[in-house]
Amino acid sequence: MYNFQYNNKPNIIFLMGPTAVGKTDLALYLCKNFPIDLISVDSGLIYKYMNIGTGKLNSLKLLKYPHRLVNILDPLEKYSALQFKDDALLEIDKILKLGRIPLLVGGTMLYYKVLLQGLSNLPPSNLKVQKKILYDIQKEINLTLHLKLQQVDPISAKMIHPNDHKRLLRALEVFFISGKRFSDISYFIKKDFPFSVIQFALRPKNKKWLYNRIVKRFKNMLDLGFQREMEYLFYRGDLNENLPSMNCIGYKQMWDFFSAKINFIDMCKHTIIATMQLAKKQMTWLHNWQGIHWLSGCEIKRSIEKIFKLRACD
RNA sequence: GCCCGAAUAGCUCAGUUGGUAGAGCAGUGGACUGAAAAUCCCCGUGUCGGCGGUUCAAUUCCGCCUUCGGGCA
Repeated sequence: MYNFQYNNKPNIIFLMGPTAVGKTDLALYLCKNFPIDLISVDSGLIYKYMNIGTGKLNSLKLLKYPHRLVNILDPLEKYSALQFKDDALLEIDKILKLGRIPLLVGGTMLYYKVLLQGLSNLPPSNLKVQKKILYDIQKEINLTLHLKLQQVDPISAKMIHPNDHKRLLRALEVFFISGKRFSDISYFIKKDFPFSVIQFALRPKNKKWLYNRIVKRFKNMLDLGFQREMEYLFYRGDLNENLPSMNCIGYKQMWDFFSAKINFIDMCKHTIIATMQLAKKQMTWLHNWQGIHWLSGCEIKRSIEKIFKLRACD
């Protein structure tokens, strides 16, 4: 019925925006009213057993219209931008084959970027190599990650701040695994993206408005039993505070609370602050993003309605 | 009532052997290639509690007052 072709490329829709702006509610509305399937673009929602703190269970409606790429990993496991790209492309393909339109919704901006621009042919990260690099550097006095990178890849060393250990380590890792310099092979492969993308960003009214929503949402998480959820994760025994899953906002602060590092009030305060900081970082990404439509929820609804009507007439 | 201690950035506190001060957190802006809800960078004038005294110079030393701790009655 709906012919959603454009430039011979199938259409997909992005729904971006800062955390707590109301992306999920809007996505669920769209899913209900249009032939749309949802793909989550969220590094927190991939984890099983993390339902309340990630906002997965904020509305039970989410169970009725499930997102794809939700609950695919145990909190013990690690995910990556590359895995997301591969998984998302697979899911997009499946949805298109069903004759429906994929709508990617979430706030993990790197995932959108990697999906659109691709990744250079860099070796995947390897914990053993990282450990070896750190060990070798510790052995020598006065040798730092930054100095080491200067020796093997001066261009990258210039571009990465000396304090940014993660990126320095990554660049060194790339060199020691592939023998090639990060600076030589780390350009985005801007190959033809096989889809025609309509990018919406849900605009927050203002900062105060977003803050109030964040506070309200966190209170709601506590009412839904976030503490009990964390109790299970904390006492499982095999998880630890360094895992990416346990560094998710809310879970990190809850972990500190369960370890008696902070009290309950501080845990709440820290979580709300961290959420505001996340929203700010997401806004920074979005301000520099190309081809985005900054709209209110109503405007996005109307735009999508219009698109579907047009396509139906074709 | 008496004794002791504290009072410095929005918060927690350093510090100045007397020359008007700086960290962490918060806040602001930014970066971002396989951990991204991660990681990292930039941005610091504040009656140094109030009023006096000593001094060329007091946030610093002295006195009084105010507030908050703690102790003794």
